[in-house]
Amino acid sequence: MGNRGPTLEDVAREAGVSRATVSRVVNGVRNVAPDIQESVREAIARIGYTPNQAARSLVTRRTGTVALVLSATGRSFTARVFSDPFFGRVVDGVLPVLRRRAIQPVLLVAESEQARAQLVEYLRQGGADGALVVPLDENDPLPSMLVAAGLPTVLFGRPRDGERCGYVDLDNPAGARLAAEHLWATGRRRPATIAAPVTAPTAEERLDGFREAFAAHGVTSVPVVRGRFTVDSGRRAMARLLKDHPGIDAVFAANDLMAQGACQYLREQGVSVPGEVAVVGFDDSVAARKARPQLTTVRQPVERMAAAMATLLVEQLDGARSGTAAKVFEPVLVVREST
Amino acid sequence: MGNRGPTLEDVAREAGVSRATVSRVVNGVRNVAPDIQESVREAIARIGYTPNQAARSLVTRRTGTVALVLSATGRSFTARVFSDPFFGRVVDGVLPVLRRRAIQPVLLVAESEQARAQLVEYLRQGGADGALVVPLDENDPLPSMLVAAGLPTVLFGRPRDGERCGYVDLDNPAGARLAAEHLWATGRRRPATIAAPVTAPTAEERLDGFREAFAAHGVTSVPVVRGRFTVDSGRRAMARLLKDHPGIDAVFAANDLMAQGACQYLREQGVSVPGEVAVVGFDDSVAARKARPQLTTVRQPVERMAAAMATLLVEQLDGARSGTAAKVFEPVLVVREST
DNA sequence: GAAACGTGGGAGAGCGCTCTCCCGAAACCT
DNA sequence: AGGTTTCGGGAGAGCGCTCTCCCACGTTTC
Repeated sequence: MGNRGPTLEDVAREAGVSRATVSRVVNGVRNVAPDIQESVREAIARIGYTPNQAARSLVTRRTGTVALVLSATGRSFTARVFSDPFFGRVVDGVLPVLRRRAIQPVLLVAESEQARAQLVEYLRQGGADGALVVPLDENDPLPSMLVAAGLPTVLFGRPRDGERCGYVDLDNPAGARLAAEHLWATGRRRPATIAAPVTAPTAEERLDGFREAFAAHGVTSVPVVRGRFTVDSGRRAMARLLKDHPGIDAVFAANDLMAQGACQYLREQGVSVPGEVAVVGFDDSVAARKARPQLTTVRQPVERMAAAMATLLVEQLDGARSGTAAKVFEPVLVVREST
Repeated sequence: MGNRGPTLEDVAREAGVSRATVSRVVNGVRNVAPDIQESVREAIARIGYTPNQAARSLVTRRTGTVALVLSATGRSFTARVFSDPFFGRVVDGVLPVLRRRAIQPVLLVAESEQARAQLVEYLRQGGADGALVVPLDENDPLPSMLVAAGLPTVLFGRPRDGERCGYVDLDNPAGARLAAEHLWATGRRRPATIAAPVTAPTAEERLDGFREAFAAHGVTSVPVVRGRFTVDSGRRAMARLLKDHPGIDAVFAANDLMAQGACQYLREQGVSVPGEVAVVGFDDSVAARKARPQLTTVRQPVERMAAAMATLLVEQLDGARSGTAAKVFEPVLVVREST
């Protein structure tokens, strides 16, 4: 840059007041006589003054900025981010909250190990007052790194054990119950489950909620096979289920991709979906709508969750809330073709 | 924040040297004796020092940051951005260039009038050293605002008259020639054109290039109807063409959306595409692939253009280039079903 | 052997702003 | 009237860093 613009000092001289008074007018703090305010504003307009954010940050320790971090790895990360409307929904939820507070939202992408390191360094050095993080992989190291750096952080999704930060999350057991009741209501009596690795607490909640709901109807034995969140692992899990429990008439998967895999395998084996076996996914991701048959699935109210995430962070920055406040949302069942 | 971390001063005391020396080690400027460097680094690690970006910026007038601005208006702006792979490609092109220079890329979205104002204010105050702007609408006021604010700016696409800033662009006449030669080679002899409003210089170049190419083959009269870049305007233009010039066997549209509209109208009228009339679009947008028939179109090398955009800006920031340097890229013809 | 040079380090002046402290004047109490 | 609050403004000390001077100490040069 190097464009040495006018400073507070210049405005003060121009308006015939002190630097402090100009600062007060600019920031609207304390009372300043109306006529002096007037002349200060005129002086500002006349010489085209813009406050210097760096100088301001130096003393206030605030940037007026919040980072919205999209973190994941993989070659096609950006392609994924910019083709999945999910992120658009998150951004849509976050923006209005921040704009209203005159906080500048900045999007940061952490697409590689190096990028993550640069990003953490940037934020540690005061690049933003806080971070809203949307981790795309389980086990994303970024949240821990940010928390360790002492940055106020709010996650989309539950933090891993030991990460002391705020978050918004879905009421997973409730979502699973929704799925279970729907299957029960449509006459399914012999359900099975494709769960996730035990290390994924979120998915584990889904599993538990589902089993409890069916248990309440007297169905106590629900077979479980574990997958790994991918389409392929869903296919393999479905194969196991079909072999070990040929009588099942419904499958609840812990995410859409595995549900999609299950559908694929079932149809390949000549099992009709939803005729003989109904399938329910979780997340209402793009995959759910793109799959054939389109998946019945459990949807998160993404915009509202994102807005809450922003609100949580803002309140934390205001000191009105602890750094570990959380908010849990109720899911909605989206019934499509697979049930 | 308020986390009053260790400062240069603390490191200096800890290492038994002066503040200046620590600064030199941190920034790697001038020679410092190896053993002193060592002890300074140890001190830094021991007390967990992180430089304060605000203080640094205050004196250097640099932030080490470049903004990538996505600007447009309309209710579904973010939905559009986060479902069109085009932006992913832009980001993919930009990131490596900036990372290599240890410049932090920040994405900013200007989704409304208010957002644009906030954004310009943020950048004026020194939020970033420069801006890479991807305007989605013709007549986006943002570039002018940034240029007026004195911010080094590079555009994706040609600036409007009077905006003195750098840009990357496509060689539009060459793209139009590509389309023309393809049509000529496939036996089309009576082409027509769906152009854009005369106020869009880019589109005008496409029109001229196309007409010149056919003129070189002796086809001097090419009907022109103007549309407004939308699918609907493409339909209307096609209707006019069909009515006034029933003999045409090819249509070249200044963008994919209008080409798509043309295809729709033709098929509705029972005119086979590409059998009776071939259609060529421009941009290779998502629309081109989603349309039925899939559009033959002219593609921009987006990643390379984005990378060049970043390079141009970086060089400008280094003072190695003027603020109005530009780079023009060669297009590629993508042949699909509509020709 | 003195003058010139190069090298590595310290001192200290800001960068532009905020914010606490202080002070004078006006308004309010008994 | 004397004392006590407001109220509106100025003075000035930093915030943490960079960077230009300047100086001390070798090392070279003739």
